[in-house]
Amino acid sequence: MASPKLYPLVVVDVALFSIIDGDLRVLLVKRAAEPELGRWALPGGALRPDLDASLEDAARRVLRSKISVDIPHLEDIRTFNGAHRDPRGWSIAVLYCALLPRDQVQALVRSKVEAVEWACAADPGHRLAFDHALQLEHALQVLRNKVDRHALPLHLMPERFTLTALQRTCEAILGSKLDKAVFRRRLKGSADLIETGEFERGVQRPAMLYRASDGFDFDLR
Amino acid sequence: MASPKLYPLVVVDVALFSIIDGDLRVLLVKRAAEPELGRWALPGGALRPDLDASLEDAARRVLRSKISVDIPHLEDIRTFNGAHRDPRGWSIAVLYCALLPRDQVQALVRSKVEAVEWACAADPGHRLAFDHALQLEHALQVLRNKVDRHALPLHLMPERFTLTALQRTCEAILGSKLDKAVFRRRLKGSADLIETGEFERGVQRPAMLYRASDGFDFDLR
DNA sequence: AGAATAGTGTCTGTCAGACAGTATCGC
DNA sequence: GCGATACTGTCTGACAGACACTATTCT
Repeated sequence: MASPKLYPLVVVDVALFSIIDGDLRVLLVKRAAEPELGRWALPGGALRPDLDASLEDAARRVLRSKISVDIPHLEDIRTFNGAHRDPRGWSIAVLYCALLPRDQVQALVRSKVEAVEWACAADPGHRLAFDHALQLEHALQVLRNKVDRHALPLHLMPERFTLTALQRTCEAILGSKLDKAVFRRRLKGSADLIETGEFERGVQRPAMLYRASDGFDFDLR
Repeated sequence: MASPKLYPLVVVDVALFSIIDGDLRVLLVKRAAEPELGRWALPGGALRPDLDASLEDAARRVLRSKISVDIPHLEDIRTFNGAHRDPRGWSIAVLYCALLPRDQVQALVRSKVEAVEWACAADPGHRLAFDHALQLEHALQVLRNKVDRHALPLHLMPERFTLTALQRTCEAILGSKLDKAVFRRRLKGSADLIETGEFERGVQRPAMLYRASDGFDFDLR
């Protein structure tokens, strides 16, 4: 199909994160074609200049082919490139990080052919194809850095959520416990969080439900 | 030369920073070819898969063609891409940030043909080609964020330097004054700085000369 | 009443910002 | 000695970490 002597192969790979059972998970697909057939990998695909207006569009298209929901957050992480990272020749992989709300994980896998798995992000438990283990590591580090610096991963939350649920999500990303009082103190000043008037239902003591503010987009300052 | 319907044009652009007259400057070249002939731009060039083992190598090659010194720091910033950012068609520009020691600015411009200029980084004073104004803005922001988070821009300094000189460099990057006592207090703990036994010469009161530690590389933590 | 979880008050150490003070050099 | 610059001491306010405390709802 290509002659990667003059032109590099350009692909987008996506690390799609969500929260399942209180863990940060990442979507993996089992490769159905050579090279690296049968190995687990981040979902990815070649850029189609005739179809995609941008690399971000390409990433969206790749995700749509695996998954049947809209992704609220998609962010450029960095490129992995060189003559040898893909056996097909000179290649550039642009890595994107995407977040899927925890309440939209079920019933979204479109493909009946490909095997798909929500693996633990910190330790996927498979040897990944190409340099995808490295890519995953970088995506996770960017995510952790942002949360460390007090960006709120609201794109992982459902429409309405409690502060405790948000704290659990941050803990799942960071891989460590946070102090409740400290966490809530910081949130006091945040313009990203809006109190809905509503409360939880059917729990010991119902907590206030919050939502993301309208312009929210998970950037830093 | 190319048929950018099937394959995107892949270029590297480099924001090369240095310090001149106490200001943060960036190297611009006047384009000698279409498109955007005659307009000022960041130095850049197309990837040559036959010559370059990686995009970083390509960036080094591009810089070597304009400048006759080795660059101590080169870092991937992000990609700019899409069907319309370059009139030649679908393109991917990978932006690199490079730092040149302030004492190596003179006598390094290789090209006799192209016009070259060290423009003020915060306000280059020209309308730049393509999306280079945006690219420069991003490179500068990454640089500022790093210094804000206490990374030391030692690659901009000569072999030996005083703490005051280092403070001036940080101030030039940030575009604002720093408090001397605060700045030095932070440096106390740093493993990146090594006291040489030596002192300045021929100034009112000679200050201690420092150098970068051996493994230093301008990363964060 | 008691369990469980929501939410708050407070003490302490660390660090940034501000600013004044002391030390040491060239002249 | 004097001017200039290197370098340090100290006060204050903001905030993180730790932990105990109060509040409210379900069973």
